Amino acid sequence: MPFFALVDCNNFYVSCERVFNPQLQHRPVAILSNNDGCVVSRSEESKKLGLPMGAPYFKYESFIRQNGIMVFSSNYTLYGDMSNRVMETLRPASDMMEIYSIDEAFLRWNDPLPPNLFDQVCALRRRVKQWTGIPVSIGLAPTKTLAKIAANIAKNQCHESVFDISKPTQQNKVLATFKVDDVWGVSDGLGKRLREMGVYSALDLKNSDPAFMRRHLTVVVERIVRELNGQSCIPMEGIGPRRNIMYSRSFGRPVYQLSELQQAIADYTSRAAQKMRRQGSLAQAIHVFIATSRHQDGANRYYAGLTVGLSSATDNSSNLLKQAQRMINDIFKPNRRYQKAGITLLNLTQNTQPAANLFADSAKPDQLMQVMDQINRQFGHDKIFLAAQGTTRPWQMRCKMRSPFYTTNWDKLVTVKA
DNA sequence: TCTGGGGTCCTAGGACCC
DNA sequence: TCTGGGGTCCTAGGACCC
Repeated sequence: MPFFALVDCNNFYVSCERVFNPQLQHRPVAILSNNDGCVVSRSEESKKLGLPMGAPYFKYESFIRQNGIMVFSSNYTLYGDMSNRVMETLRPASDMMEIYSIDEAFLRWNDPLPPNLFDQVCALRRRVKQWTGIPVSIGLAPTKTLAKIAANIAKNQCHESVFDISKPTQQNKVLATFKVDDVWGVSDGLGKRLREMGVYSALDLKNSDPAFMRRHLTVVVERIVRELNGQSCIPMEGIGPRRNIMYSRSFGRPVYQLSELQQAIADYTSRAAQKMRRQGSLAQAIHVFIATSRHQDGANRYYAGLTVGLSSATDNSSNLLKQAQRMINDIFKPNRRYQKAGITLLNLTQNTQPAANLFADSAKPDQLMQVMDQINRQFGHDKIFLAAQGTTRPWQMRCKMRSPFYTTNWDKLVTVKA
């Protein structure tokens, strides 16, 4: 029987900021989403003060000031880099690792399990803290769903921050007090339906009939029931290339003009294409959307999206960009207060053509893209870009309170005074 | 004035085929 | 009275995750 761990970074974005700014220790801290929209990460102190997850910043600005909460814009460059450090520290510890999100990873051990696994995992937790500065909680269990629950207990109720839920005697006691809505894969709608069926706790769900759940709900719920019973049904996912790549952003201020939307879409398309080339894929279809604010009243609200298949798969920014521009022209309606736009590159396939040598005599058609990517890798993000992306970008999102790029820019290295 | 962004998976329903 | 039926493939949309 395999065995799983879920490693979860505690208040990840806040923890990243604290590594480079020790003054933030033991003080209430909060991190805002893109565009300084809402709260997406809170320190324990902020949680105790009653700052909710997802709180819109403009509504809580005075609350945040009154309570002395230190607030930052998201710095995804920093968080991404710190995430890599944590993951590379975890990687050697097990037989297989799945990076589940920027701040979570599943580890899996095959039979025969290493002796003293619990102690090894405790040591791993200390190592991550020492090498990266990031505190983590770890849940241990025979299935991924149980490991998620165990990590939750580890974070909230257990001072060592490592919890093993595989002992049958205490397992039911724990599951009985664990709300069904907090089980991995159960959210709003499903939780409500389960409660209507008399299923309130994780233990109730564990004791329900999987076939019945499949008949009356879905195969997803059946799997959860089996997982709660210790039968592993959710496999480790490979780290294969993405099947879709999306880039979408809210604007820093409302946008009315087609020309500005075109510029934004050109920018987003070029960034998505760059990401796609990095994983060596080609797009077969492209989806574009523009939207007004979700919170705008009915008559003024507008959402339009369009998906178009490409005649041949491509990773060339200018080809994709031409197509995206045509699509924007088709869905644009004047006199609307646009707040957001986005693009998704769909049905990605692997590019089997070998990467062209930059110094080869014969020029390949996509050489331009490779040269651009190379220059940006070597000399810094955005050193070279397509004219259509614009130079002023007045629609660009806000991030007024962002911390420095401590780990990815030589100029922002922390200096230590003796 | 101001309420995030990026994914995957499942299902239902239509088109099409024999 | 009777007006097949089952299979596959594709797509859009919804649910759910962090």
